Amino acid sequence: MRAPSGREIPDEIDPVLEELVRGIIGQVADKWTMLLLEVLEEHGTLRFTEIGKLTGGISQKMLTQTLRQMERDGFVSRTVYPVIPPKVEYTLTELGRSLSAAFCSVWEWAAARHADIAAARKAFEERNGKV
Amino acid sequence: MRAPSGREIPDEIDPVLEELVRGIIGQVADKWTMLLLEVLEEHGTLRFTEIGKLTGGISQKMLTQTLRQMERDGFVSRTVYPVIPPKVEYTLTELGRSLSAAFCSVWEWAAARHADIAAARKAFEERNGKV
DNA sequence: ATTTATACACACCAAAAGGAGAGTGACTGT
DNA sequence: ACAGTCACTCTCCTTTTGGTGTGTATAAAT
Repeated sequence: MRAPSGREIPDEIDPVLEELVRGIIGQVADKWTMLLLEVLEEHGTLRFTEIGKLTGGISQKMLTQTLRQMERDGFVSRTVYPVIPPKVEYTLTELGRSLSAAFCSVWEWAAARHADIAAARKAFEERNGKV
Repeated sequence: MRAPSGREIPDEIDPVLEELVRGIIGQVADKWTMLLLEVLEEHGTLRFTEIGKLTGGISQKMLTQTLRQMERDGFVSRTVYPVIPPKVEYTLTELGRSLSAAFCSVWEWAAARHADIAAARKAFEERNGKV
């Protein structure tokens, strides 16, 4: 046990856990995963093509792939209705919703600070040569 | 038309802002950016090669590239000492630290829920074909 | 009989990401 | 004289990513 130093940031983290967490974040941080998370959070239950339309710009391939991955990781549940033409519904699980909530702070940060970033970029361009 | 679900999620967001925020998140969500953010947060001020060692597994190319991008966006400050051999120090700016803080909730989420993900994966593998 | 709709799978291909390794410039220690 | 240091840059080369386009099953609608 270490002396508690006010904030809890252990400097001796289990490397296995760390690796795992990193892997998870790596996927979760993915562009499409984030977007799907967002649309599913907003609209609740959706069908395959509905998600595609709402997301905008995603190819069928990426949609399938991302949904599969999210299903595998327990973020969405997939319900197949044995009808013709096929009907499949996707919803966020509790785990998925909790993830979405965790990401919320990042979204808020981005919304609050994007002006600072824009300013920094401009300053950077001026400092260093542009064009 | 959605039923208001308690939380405030505006469904009519400025699309320009949204695009911007998405771009930002896209970069920020990058693997290396997150790792560098972490090591810099933990160790304060560091030199180029120190960051490389602490990060582990990053190539010089990616290290340079990521640091440049972070500098451009105002997350890190880069101080060059005109000595030989060269000495360059990197530190998180306030903006960088605030980003790191925002990401903290995601890390915590991952740490808290990684077991659920592992379980979901196992269940998925059993449901669907494995190997 | 042909078209339409749905949720994919599969194959092909172009582009981008990213790793490995060598090179650089200038000084310092041996 | 010569190797070593540091923070890169540059060039190759492999891997990954992701878009497009096509195929499929089946029943209802035209």
